[in-house]
Amino acid sequence: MIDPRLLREDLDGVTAALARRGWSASDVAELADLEAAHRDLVGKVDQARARQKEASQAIGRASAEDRPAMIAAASELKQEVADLEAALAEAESAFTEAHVRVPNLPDPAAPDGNEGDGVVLRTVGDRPTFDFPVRDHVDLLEAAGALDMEAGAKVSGARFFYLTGPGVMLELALVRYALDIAARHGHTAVMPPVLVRREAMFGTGFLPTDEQQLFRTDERDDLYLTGTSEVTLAGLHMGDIMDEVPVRYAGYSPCFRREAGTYGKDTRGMFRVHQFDKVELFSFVAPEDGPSEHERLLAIEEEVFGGLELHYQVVDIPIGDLGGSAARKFDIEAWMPGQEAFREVTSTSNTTDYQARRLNTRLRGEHGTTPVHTLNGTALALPRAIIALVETHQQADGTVRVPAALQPYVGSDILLG
RNA sequence: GGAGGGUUGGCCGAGCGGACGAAGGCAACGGUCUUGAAAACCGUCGUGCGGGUUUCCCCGUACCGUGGGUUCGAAUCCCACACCCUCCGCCA
Repeated sequence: MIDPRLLREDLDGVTAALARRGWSASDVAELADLEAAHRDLVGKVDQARARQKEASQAIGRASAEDRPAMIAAASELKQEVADLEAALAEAESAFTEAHVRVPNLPDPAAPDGNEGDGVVLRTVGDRPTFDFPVRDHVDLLEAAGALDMEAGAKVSGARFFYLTGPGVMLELALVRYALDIAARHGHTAVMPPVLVRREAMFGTGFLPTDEQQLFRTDERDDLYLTGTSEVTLAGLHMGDIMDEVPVRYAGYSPCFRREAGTYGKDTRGMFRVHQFDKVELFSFVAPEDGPSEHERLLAIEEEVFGGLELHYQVVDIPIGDLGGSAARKFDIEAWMPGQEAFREVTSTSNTTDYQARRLNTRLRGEHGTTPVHTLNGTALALPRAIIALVETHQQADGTVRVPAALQPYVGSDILLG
């Protein structure tokens, strides 16, 4: 949620910021009106309660003879408070309903535009060349008994896969590689639950707006499957007042995504799937440290992918392509020889105080508390990292060269041999 | 799945329907004492919202797991739900 105070103290600023997200001035004005109406009633209710409280406390001090008349008088105040409270509840839910759907205010530095308008900040490494026919990850991995797409479809449906034999060992090696780098940078490893309650999804901004993207259990339990451990890592400090920041985590968990609305898109292999494993970075920081922490997370991601000796570019994501919680986002897109294209392998967002307000996670300061700032970033999304890795380092005989940084984890300099 | 016991401030813990935002203890912070430290003693010591002075604070209101209810008045009574603990059953 955005700071509601901004609606009265800097309405023009909010209007301008949300205009970059495609919001009209009248939408924002309507929101400001709901906020003002709510605030007005809060004052009235407080005053009515003060009168009622005084009256009932006087009864407590009064003698038995005086009480009946005083109670009769106080009964009228009771009704007055009840009426105002009913009006307040209505105004509050009207405002809240609108408020929770407002996306975060974009960072002034974030580029305008929509998907495809990202600004390439830098390109690292050289595009790999091959003097033999290039195979994509499905061919390479299935030939080596590392991947079984067909079994995934048979047992679970489209966009599910089995990792087998050397595929499993490669994944576990990569996970440990990424967790070690994250740990070196002060991120505590976490294996979180993947089923969460509604509040955690709401707090991280996935609800109410992304309902159609989430798997959910039936009404017996009514839990949501997390699409990223960002949800559970953020939830770790739900409702807390933190004394110390930064606090940093690296979550390792399966991720579940319905991929609604992507029919026919990226259908081959394990590029876009319903379930995959991911190592996710998450930071709680002081407001003024948000931008530098964002750079820090990006640097960790680059260390991970640089160590894998991949060709990649860093993209400053345009506002039209930001999630609702993000003020700014950087993606790393790795070159995938099988597709002859740069494709997204990581994404790091600065969500400023947006999630913290929803989660009610604050930082204790000298002058009271302030919402903390939260940031997240992909250390390693396993399927996509594996795709880029095996396609980039494939050799004529179908084996894959293992980059030096990964060799201690794999225990060999050749894979899928 | 069955039976019982719990949920109070950073932590422990008391709390009679009326003067309770809540005893007491611990921790923390400031001070006195001390060469220094400890001990002792004194003081401070929750958060949200609104308003006022405008940053030293002051006023109002709300919050004792969550949501409802009863009442002039609820931490205290009633109902529902969530979570935790113990025992039994089942189980990786």
